[in-house]
Amino acid sequence: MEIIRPHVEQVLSPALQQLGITNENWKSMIAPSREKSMGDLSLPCFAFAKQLNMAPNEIAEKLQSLIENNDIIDEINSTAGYLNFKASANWLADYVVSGNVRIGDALGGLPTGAKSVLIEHTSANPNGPFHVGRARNAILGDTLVRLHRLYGNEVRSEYYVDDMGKQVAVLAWALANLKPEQVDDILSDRESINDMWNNKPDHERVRWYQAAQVLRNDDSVKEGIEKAIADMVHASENGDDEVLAAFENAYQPVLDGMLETLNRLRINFDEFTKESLFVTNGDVSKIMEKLSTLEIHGVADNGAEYLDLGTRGLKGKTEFYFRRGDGSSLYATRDIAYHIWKFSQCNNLINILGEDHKLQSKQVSLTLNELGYDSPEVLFYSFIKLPEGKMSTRKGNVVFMDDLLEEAKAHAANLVREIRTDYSDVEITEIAEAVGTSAVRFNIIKVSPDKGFTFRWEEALAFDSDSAPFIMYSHTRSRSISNKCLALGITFDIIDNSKLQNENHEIPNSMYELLRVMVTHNDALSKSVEQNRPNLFANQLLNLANSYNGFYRDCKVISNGKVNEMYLAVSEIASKLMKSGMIGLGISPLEQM
RNA sequence: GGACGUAUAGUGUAGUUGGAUAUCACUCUGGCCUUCUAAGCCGGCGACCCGGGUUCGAAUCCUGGUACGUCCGCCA
Repeated sequence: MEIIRPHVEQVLSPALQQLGITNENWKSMIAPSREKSMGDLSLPCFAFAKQLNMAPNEIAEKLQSLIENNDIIDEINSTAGYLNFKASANWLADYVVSGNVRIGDALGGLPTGAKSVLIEHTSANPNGPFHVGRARNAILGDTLVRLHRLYGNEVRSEYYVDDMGKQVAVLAWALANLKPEQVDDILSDRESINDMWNNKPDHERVRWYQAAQVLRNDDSVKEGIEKAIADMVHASENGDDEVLAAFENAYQPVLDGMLETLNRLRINFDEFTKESLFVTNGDVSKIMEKLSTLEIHGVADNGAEYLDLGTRGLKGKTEFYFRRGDGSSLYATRDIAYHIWKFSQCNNLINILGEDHKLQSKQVSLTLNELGYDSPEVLFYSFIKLPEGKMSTRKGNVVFMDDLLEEAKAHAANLVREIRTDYSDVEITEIAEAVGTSAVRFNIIKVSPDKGFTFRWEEALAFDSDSAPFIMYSHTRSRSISNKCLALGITFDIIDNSKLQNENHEIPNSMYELLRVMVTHNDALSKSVEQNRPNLFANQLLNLANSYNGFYRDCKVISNGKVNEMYLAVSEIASKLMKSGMIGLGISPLEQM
């Protein structure tokens, strides 16, 4: 509870001086109380023991006796060597109803003049539909975009389109050379496409890609295909307009299909940047020339060039190749050009990458440093696997995001139909879509990114206490109260705040607990944003919803047809916090469910 | 073989960067709907991978194991 820190320091400072503690290291020792029942902030007194030649609990007791309670901190206790400070419930209530808790705006509408950041995420090869593994990137990335906006940062989200690599070349080759019957024939032993996605281009065209991959492993034809593909890749790297246009015609519909899926998850981009841009505009060759002049530069027998990053902290294989023997660039080289361009747009860069990119990212980062640039911040995530093992498009054991979203929606619809018999089909569909997509997002966000997890249908479709619907449900309760009060002619806006303040209210314990969560809301947000860990804020929102439920149980806003204005004020502000927080996580705040 | 990451109740997870009786949820179990949506609330059971070290104090830091994941292409 950072808001009371200055007040704690103020009363603590003279007391510590009296004991003979003069330097101010103690300020950094004040931390949120681990035992929430004991206090909001605590000072562990163990470190003073030696200097003062006293037992920690004696020191805590002594300090306690030297400090008087005040209006803000109305409880100071000492136990087990800790000095605990508790904020006054009345002060917290005043603080909250006076509108001091920053609500924030996850849509970025509140200009705060804070940092501006460019977040690159997803950037998946446009060769097939999203499966839930690939989607972890998009969901983490978009959530980070939203949270930064909620926090007040100016954010630009980018998708880096890989429009010139081998994967796109394979797709383009297949579309130009294979007839539908051939593709069906080659893939005859596979599960056929889900009828629902028959006309969705990412699902359609990925079959051409898969068929080509099969042929590339077929000894009787592979030589000619490899040659044709290599020629296309080579031409694209030399900026051949015709080939690049053919590539674009091949992948753009696929990309559109993929974006349709993301759009359903409320994931959007401000800008798409094509990899080929940095080849055709000459940036890549300029960078390669510059890298050639560096001290750590080296040349292989066939003329390929690399940097030896061993002296820059890279372990294992230290050569980082940036130019092939034939003079062309590599993916990483182009990525360096892209990063330099990104730095020209924005000072703070964040990348969302799978853990398989760790080495590559390190190489790019060290090379950027070599050229005088900063390193981007990177959020790495582990892969999602299936109970049967790794997800692999090749083996056919994938769960497509499109299928997951349909299942989630259907599951939600069944649930709504069961418990809300008075809802219309239109309402049910709307609610089911919101609940399904929100639940899918939240299940991925709530887990720490560096933890690999196993996708299980029953977990993905569990809509109880640890899920988005739980949060959404608390929010609809608050909306329902609001609407009932409106019907009685009382709204939050017309309540006279000054009437609520400076009074000694009866504050039930569950309301006090809710207030405590509310005033730490922005502590959690700032930590989540500064450390690029969306799961921390997901947890905060669960706590907020949970404590709102306790408040809802004990504090009847409307009782015998009369509105308790204090309760209404707290409920409304909590409601706004839940709503903005949900938008920050990409969860749909509903009015009813 | 080397580099990096992960390891917490039966299951899934949190842990504010070294502090108190380790969080939450599922499962199991006992209770709560004639007043604001029971997708909810209240109670019970149950865990820090193994060994050493640093420290007043270690789930957290160091070190050695073990298990799992990822990488170690002039691929992307």
